[in-house]
Amino acid sequence: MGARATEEPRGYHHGNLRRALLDAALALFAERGHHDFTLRELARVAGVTHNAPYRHFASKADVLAALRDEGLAKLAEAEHAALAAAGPSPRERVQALGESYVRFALEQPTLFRLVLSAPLEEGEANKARASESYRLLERTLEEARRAGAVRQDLSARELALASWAFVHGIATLLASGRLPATPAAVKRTVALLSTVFFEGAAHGAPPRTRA
Amino acid sequence: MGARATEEPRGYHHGNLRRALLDAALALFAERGHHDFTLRELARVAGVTHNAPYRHFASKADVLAALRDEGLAKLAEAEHAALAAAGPSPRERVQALGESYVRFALEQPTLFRLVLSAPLEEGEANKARASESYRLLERTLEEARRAGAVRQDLSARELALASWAFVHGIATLLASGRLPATPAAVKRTVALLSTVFFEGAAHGAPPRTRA
DNA sequence: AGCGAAATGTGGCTTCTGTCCACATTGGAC
DNA sequence: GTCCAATGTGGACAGAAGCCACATTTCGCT
Repeated sequence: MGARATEEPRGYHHGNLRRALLDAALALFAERGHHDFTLRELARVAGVTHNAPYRHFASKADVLAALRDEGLAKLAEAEHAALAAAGPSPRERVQALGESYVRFALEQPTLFRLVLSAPLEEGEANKARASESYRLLERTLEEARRAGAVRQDLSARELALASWAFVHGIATLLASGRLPATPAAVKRTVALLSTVFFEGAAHGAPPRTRA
Repeated sequence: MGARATEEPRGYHHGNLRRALLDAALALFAERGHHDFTLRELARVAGVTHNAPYRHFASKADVLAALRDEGLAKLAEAEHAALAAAGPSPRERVQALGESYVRFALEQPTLFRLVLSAPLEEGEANKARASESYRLLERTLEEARRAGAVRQDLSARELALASWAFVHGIATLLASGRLPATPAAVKRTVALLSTVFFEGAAHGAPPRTRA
């Protein structure tokens, strides 16, 4: 991955400072548990002066925004990958989406909090990406509904909302350390919630041919 | 010397500065959407010098911690009140708990985020209070389970966890502006999720009609 | 009462941060 | 090769956190 940019022999120009700064921020996120880094610290880690970052970001808030966008993109990517790897069963596909969401929250708790627990700004691109991730969920539930895997008296939109709340709830609780996050515990928790959700989501569905 | 809040000024420098500072912080929370206030600002609002707060709080983080504790206490209080006002039906009681949680998130979104979306520190009292609130939920679901209102193949602990995730999910999404928060929309969303959860939680419970 | 001690508030530092400025260096377009 | 926009540098300023010594007010104790 990224080279350790602590004290590299480099010329006047840093190869890709923007990338280095974002990486440094992510590294700090992982190291500490929160995202109140300092711009000057990022610059120090990247080996540039406290002012160089301003050639790539308008302000500190702008760095945060870039990180949010990046996180959102990573999440969407992970979701797509999960769907691609999932089998054809509608339930399995919905579950794959939820699991990738939770996994994201567990692997990068601070980033997850930054991206999805912070209040929405006027973030246009941000909102768009979030909508994209959400639309993926809605589409998947639409498929599940068409396949008769879930109750028909609720719209795909409603089911998507319900599942989102459910998954987001677990993810948030896990990412903030309010639920035990050992692999075994996580697996158990996810399985449990999945059971409850699908029972609730399936009940009322007219008996259908395909599963 | 009661623990009652917002006393009248007693006639010396500043009656109850600690209280005034916390109130100022809460007011700032409500005014802006975030909780990155400045200690000096609180002091200014309270009409004291930038250093007076240090007679009541060890640091800025300490103020945050106090606010978290306060928020947790308020939440627990609201939950108790909701339970007291709820009828005897187990389902109604569980629902009352969930609604009070969501209402808290909606009425004080910033405080809610501060209290329940932030990573847990070494907050001992904090954790204790959180556990208390959680224990209330667990106890209520225990009652529901004993009354046969929910499926028996899941423990009360499991059901509590599932419902917590569910409710926390909606609350977080609402508090961060990711779901429409108009009263009507909220009512609909809560009803929807409640339906899904209880269907899922009730399945396997005492016999009932099947379509 | 009164008087000393503990609380509480003040003003003045020091260090650090975000952001603005003018200037230096560089790589690439011509 | 020359010139320019992109990028990095160094300095400056306001504002904030937190420490210190000092000034007040209130209270405990006799």
